[in-house]
Amino acid sequence: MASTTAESPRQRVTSYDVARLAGVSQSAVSRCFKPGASVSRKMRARVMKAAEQLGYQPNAIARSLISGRSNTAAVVISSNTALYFPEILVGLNRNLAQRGVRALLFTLEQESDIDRLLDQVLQYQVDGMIVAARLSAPQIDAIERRAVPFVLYNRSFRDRQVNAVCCDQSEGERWLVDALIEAGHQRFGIISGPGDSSVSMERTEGALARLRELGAKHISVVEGDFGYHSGGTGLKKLRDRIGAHPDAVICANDTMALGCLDAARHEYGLAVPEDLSVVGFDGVGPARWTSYNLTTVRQPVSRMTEAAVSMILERVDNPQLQPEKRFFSGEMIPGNSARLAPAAAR
Amino acid sequence: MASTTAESPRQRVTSYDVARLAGVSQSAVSRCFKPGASVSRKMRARVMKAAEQLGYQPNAIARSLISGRSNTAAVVISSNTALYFPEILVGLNRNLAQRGVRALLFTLEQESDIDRLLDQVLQYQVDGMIVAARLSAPQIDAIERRAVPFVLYNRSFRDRQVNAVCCDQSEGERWLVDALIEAGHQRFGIISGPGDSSVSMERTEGALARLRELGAKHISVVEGDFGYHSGGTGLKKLRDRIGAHPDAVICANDTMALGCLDAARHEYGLAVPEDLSVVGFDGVGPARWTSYNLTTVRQPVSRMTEAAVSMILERVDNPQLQPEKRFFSGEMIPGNSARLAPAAAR
DNA sequence: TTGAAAGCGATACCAC
DNA sequence: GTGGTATCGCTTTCAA
Repeated sequence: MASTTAESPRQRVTSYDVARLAGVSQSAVSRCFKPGASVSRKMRARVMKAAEQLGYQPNAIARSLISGRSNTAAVVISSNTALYFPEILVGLNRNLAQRGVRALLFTLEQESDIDRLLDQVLQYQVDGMIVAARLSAPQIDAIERRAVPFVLYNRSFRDRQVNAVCCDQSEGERWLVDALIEAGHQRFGIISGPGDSSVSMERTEGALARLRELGAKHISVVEGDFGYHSGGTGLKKLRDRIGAHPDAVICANDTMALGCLDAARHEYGLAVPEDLSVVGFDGVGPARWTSYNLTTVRQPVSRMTEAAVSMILERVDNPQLQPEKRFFSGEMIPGNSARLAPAAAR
Repeated sequence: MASTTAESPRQRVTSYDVARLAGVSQSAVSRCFKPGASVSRKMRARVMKAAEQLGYQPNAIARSLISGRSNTAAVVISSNTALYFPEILVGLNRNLAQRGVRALLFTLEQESDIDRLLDQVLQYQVDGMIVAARLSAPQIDAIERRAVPFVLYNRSFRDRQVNAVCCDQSEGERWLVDALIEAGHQRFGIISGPGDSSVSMERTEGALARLRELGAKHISVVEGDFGYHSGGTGLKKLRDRIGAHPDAVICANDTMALGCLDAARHEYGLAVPEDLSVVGFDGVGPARWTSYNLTTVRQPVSRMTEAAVSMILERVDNPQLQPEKRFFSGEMIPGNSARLAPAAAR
């Protein structure tokens, strides 16, 4: 194993090494590795041969320093989201990679942890950031001052022009509520997500607003944490509060809805959807599994991640572009975890 | 919105700007941002004030170039793993972040896609790499030549000294097989993962070896893709091949096991575990959900990710360290998706 | 088309 | 403790 050190007396192979071996200037080597440069066939061949021989790869760090572009983008996302809906992270990274940009990953234990992170993100000179966490106005100011393009994923900012890609949460909740009301449900329970999650807030508020609009009288809201277990404990809290089980439970995400559904069936012996309707939001994989077949609204993740990446990269090339907000409608998926009026299956 | 450009005539604030404003040398500014440097209180105060005023943050790219450390590590992982077992990615990133290192994310559509990626990874001058994909011997050579510390996650390399953190797949499969045999199962089905996954191979081989060792006569193996649906189609293939349903199905991961379980119950009307036993591997979240309660072997993810990160960072500081392989035992989780002899519940 | 030389923005080493 | 200066490895004018 000592051979590895013996084999390579020089740790890093630079363009100077290649130039020396090929008998050309260092600038020539640089040009050979630049896509649209003007180099003679002969020169290119010699350089490439030398490079191969030495195992030369251009140093991306040095390139970034001079060119002012790092070809990296920060992806800031809560651990919860990464765990319960990994499709987003995978989708963002896939789209970035396809366009030659690497993702620098920042996960947050709490959505509010972003305060400490922002400085770090900017130190790394990322070309752009995709942020799936709640930013405050001063934080947005800070980013804009540094002139780093950013796009918010699934959160927007009222009274402020920022780039954002969102699933229309209110619309989705409206569909769900409409369908539930139409089917005659009366006592509603809502299990929200953690208090510092804006996605949870939008969904919960959206559902509440529509319920009130349609004249629902009995509504209880309890707080969950987006995790499976909090679906079950949420249902318990609702039963305790109401003194009976609600007719329908609206959960701020699918994972909680599945926990709620399991608790209803296996813990309380309720028939779903006959005794109790359960709906979620997201369209995660398990929601479609045969044991659940959850009624939910699916986020169009691949279109949304594609949009987020496009928006960010457009703005790297052209910082003058106006901020843009893109809203995507979800897709109502009428599973059989909720009693719905036939017409509601849109 | 035009105000943002007007506010910041100079895009980047450098240490020279801070030095000028504070009336000190540029080196002084640099020192103030270096943890253990010797700076007078007075100087530090002045510099920090100026830095704050200008919104200065040291440029990590420039720092990396001179210091030879980028404070980034590459995490190479298949999309499948990221989707079906996000705990690994989240765990790795959490541990890296705690120690001041950022993860540069590389996801692979196919485990074998790594060929094209390796050069890219190295260009970014990562301090180390954590690789959850199968590497070939020449690829390992290439990395070692570049003197970048790396650690394999859940794969090892026979006949070769490399750093690796592994869950002992064979041991886990042995536990499962022992328990199934002891409970009297006779006809076995195995649903493997994709052909290019080494994790799948180790698990499948491990189970097969033990089954043969214990004299099992009837064993069929079909290939899946680690996804939920391939659990169901795998079961179908097994039934077709055997002409009846097997007594027990051993799946190369939990997600397929859950698909298999659902198909058995809801598609074929089989009682699980009375008619059919199903076991998986990993210990993903849904395996513990009430609807499933899967018999499986849990990977100790948090210990493993912690180990992987420690190993890599130790070797960044001290490249001379000998390669090390760390095997972690899984934890047998006797759910009720399989009939097991009472004693087998270890 | 090619080569020489000037940076990019830090750190590190050296005198003082 | 502080300031000057070389340096990291590349891209990018600018002449030739």
